[in-house]
Amino acid sequence: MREADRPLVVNRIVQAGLELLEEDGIHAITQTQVAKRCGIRQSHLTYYFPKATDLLLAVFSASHAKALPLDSAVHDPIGVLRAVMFDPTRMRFFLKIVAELPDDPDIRSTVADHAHTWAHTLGPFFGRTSSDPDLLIFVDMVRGRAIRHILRTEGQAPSKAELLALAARLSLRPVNRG
Amino acid sequence: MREADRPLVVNRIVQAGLELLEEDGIHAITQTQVAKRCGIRQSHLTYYFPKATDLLLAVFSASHAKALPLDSAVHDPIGVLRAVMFDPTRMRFFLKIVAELPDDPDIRSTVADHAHTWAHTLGPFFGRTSSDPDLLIFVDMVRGRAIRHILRTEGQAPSKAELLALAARLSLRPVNRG
DNA sequence: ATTGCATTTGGTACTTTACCAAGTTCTGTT
DNA sequence: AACAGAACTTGGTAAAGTACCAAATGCAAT
Repeated sequence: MREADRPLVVNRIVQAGLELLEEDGIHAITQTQVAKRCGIRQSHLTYYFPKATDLLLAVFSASHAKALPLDSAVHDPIGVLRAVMFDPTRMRFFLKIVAELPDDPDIRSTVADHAHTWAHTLGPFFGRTSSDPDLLIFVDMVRGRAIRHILRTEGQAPSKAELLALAARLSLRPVNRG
Repeated sequence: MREADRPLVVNRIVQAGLELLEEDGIHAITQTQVAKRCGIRQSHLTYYFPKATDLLLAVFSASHAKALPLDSAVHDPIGVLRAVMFDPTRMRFFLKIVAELPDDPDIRSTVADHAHTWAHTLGPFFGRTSSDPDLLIFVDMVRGRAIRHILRTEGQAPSKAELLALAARLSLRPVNRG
């Protein structure tokens, strides 16, 4: 179902989920609370999102899309990567979804595709093709680093310069784009 | 409370949690099911583990300890790392805990310490001090890679050789120990 | 014996999810 | 317009789970 074809109520549902996510965190994204916020019945929510995970996934997708405005991602991919990966709420959300992911391969590849989006965004920046495995390793590295960040919130998130230094460890260096 | 000082019930509780984890996965670790398995009341469980996360954390700790029998970890740290990180059940468990971690700094540092355990295990193997930041980066990298593994279960987990190759990207090379 | 503490029970209020059966609204067709 | 069928919406419910609380029990030191 393309976004444009979706019933309005689905958009309202996802929007409510986004708001709850930003205001109260992951735990607020429940059928009960989302339904209350957009004025429909909880049972109606399971009509569009039969499993609780389906709703989570939809909100996650929307959140991801919102965080990746294409122009800024192209202009400053490291900045966007940093903003998305080291936002604890967003990262926790991602981890929760990965942790609870049902075995359905469709659902899994939906999330996996989001991961590959990074390779497409970073490829041109580092002068690599988006299938370059080093890009995936770099993303792995940053994700792992972000988890460490969640565990030790006292410290600052790595700066863009530090992230570039990490990339350099894998011989990934920004190319001059003019 | 040291493990030795713990009431026997607590050991039984954690043990039941471990069994459920291995048999039915993360979702089985609930007060209700654990209580049923070790023949106590659910309300009694909240006496020892006031929050549901506390129980999760205890089972996670036990599971981690069980997976790191010291001798084999020293003898073959990469093998142990591989076994622990690329076991989907275990990794999901870890991610779930990180995702749901309450803000209590004590609890967070408990989990963070488990991460640092890896640095201590890997340090001698790579001829580095356990505070060497490269070790942490390597662990980050492997963790990130493991997440990717969860998302694409078709593929095999990286072999030990591949993990060593990853380490080499960070100039981490095993030292000869004789 | 009694006091104080840890343990254990039983009960309850609340939240969340996944159903279902029954309505209602919308749509295209005749 | 009238109809049939699909899409949508409601209300209700059963099951599982969490976090409380008040009361009972056991146990140890005074």
